[in-house]
Amino acid sequence: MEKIIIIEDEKDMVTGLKFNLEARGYQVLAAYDGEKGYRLALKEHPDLVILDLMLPKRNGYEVCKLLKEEIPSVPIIMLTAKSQEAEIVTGLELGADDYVTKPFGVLELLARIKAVLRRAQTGAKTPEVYRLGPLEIDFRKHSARKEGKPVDLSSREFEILKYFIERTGEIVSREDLLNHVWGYDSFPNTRTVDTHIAKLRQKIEADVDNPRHIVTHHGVGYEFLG
Amino acid sequence: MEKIIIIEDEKDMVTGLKFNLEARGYQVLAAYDGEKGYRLALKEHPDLVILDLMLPKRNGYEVCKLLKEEIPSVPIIMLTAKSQEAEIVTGLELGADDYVTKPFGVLELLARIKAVLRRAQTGAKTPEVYRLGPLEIDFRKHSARKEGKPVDLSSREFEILKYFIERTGEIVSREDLLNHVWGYDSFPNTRTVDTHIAKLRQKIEADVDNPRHIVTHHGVGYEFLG
DNA sequence: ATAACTTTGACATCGTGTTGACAACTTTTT
DNA sequence: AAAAAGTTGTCAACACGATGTCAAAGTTAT
Repeated sequence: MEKIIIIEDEKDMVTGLKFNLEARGYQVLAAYDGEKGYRLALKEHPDLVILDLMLPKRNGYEVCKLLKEEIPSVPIIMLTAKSQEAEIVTGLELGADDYVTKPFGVLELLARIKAVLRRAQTGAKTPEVYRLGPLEIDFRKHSARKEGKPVDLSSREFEILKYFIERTGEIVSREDLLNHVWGYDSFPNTRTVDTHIAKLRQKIEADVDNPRHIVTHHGVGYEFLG
Repeated sequence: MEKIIIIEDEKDMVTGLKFNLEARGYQVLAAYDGEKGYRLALKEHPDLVILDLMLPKRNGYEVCKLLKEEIPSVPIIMLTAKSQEAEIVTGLELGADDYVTKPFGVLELLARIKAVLRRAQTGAKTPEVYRLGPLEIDFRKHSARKEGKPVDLSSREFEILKYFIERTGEIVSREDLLNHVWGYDSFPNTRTVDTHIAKLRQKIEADVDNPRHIVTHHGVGYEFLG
C-alpha cells in the first residue's frame, strides 16, 4: 500500500484529499506547515509527497529542494494557485515531478498521482523535453521551439498540449479536455475547445489543413499522435 | 428470478422503481440508508444493487467500496444527480459497473439493468479490442483496422457494431437496433437501419454480396457472426 | 492603460444521418 | 408455375449537426 504525505495548510483541503485517497487504498499522512512536513517526510519515507506551494514556516520551494537533497528519489507533486502559475517553472526546476493548479478536480489529481507513482516504480523520470518532429517542448521551462525557433504557447495551450501528450494515441473528448485542463469549476462551452485546438494547430502543425498531430474524430473528439 | 436491491433515500423514487421492476418480474428489496443497504446486501446476496450516491449514514462510495470488498462479483449501478457527474468516474473506479444520471427514464435504467445483468451472468466484459478475421476493432479508441489499414467508421456505425458484437449469434431485429443504438426518444424509420447495415457491410465484409458477419434473416432481422 | 489571452457568437464548410425511390430478392397466394 | 405482396439492398439527394475559422467582446496580467 503506497504511503502519501500531504503538506498543506488548508485543513479542508487535507480532509478532502485524505478521504479520497484513503478510499482508494492509499495510506495518508498530513502536515500543516513546511517545517513539520519536511520532518515527517524524512521520518516516513513516503512513496509520494503532495506539496502546497504556499506554506507557513517553510514554503513549498524550500521543502521541495531540501527533500530532494535528502531523498532524491521521492516523487513530489506541487499544488499551486492559478496566480502562481509563473512559479511552476521554478518548482519543476527544483525537482518537483508534476504540478496541479488549484482549484483542481479530484480525478485530475488522482490521475497524476497514479502517473507519478507508476513512473517512480518503473524508474522512468518525467521526460523534460518532448520531441515531436520539428517541434521541441520543454515541460520544465514551459517553453517550446519549432525548428529551433521559440514558439509562443500560452499557458492554456501548454496545458492542452501536455494533456494530449500524456494521452498520445487515445481519443480525447472535448468534455475530457474541459474537465481536466480547465477544471471542474469553470464551464466554457465546447466551442472554446475548438478555438484553442485551431490555434494550437497553427502553431505546431506543418500543414494546418492536414493536421497530423491533432486529428479530429468526428462526433467523438481529438486524437494526438506523436 | 433476479433479485435487485435498491439503496436510495427518496421514497418516491424507490416506490416508482420497485413498481416498474416488479412489473418486469424482478424481485425487489429496498433500503433507505447506506448502512441498512449494506447489511441487506450482505444478507441477501442480490443479483444487482442500484445505489444512490447521496445517502444518509453511509454514502454511495463507501457502500460501493465495502460491498465490492465483501462480494466482488455483485454488479452495482450508481444513481447520481447531474451536479455529481464529475464524481461518476470516482464511483466507477471504486467498482460500480454502470451509472445513470438523474433524472433518468425508466426505460433507460431498465436497459442498463439488463445489460449489467447479462454481462454479470456471462462473466464477459466488452473487450477493448475485438478481433474479427482480418478486422480489428478498438472500442476504447473508436477506431478499426482491416488488414492493418485504418477503416473509417462513423460513431453510429460503431455503436451498431458494438451492439452486434455484444449479441454475437443472436438475431437482432431492426426495432432492437433502433431502441438500443438510437435510443428510445428518436424514431427514424426502419429503412435507416438497412442503410447503415449496408454501409457497415461495405466496410467490414470481405465479399459484400456474400456477407458472413452480418447475415440477414428475412422478415426477422440480422444476426452477427464473429 | 495596454497588451496578451480567453471566450463567445456568427458564419462557412464538411461529414454524417436520414429518407424515399427503385431494383432485386424472398415468400405467399393464386 | 406464375403472379402478387412484402422485404431487403442500393443509391443519390437532402437535412442536420459537428467542426473550422474568424472577428469581436470580455478578461487577466503587466
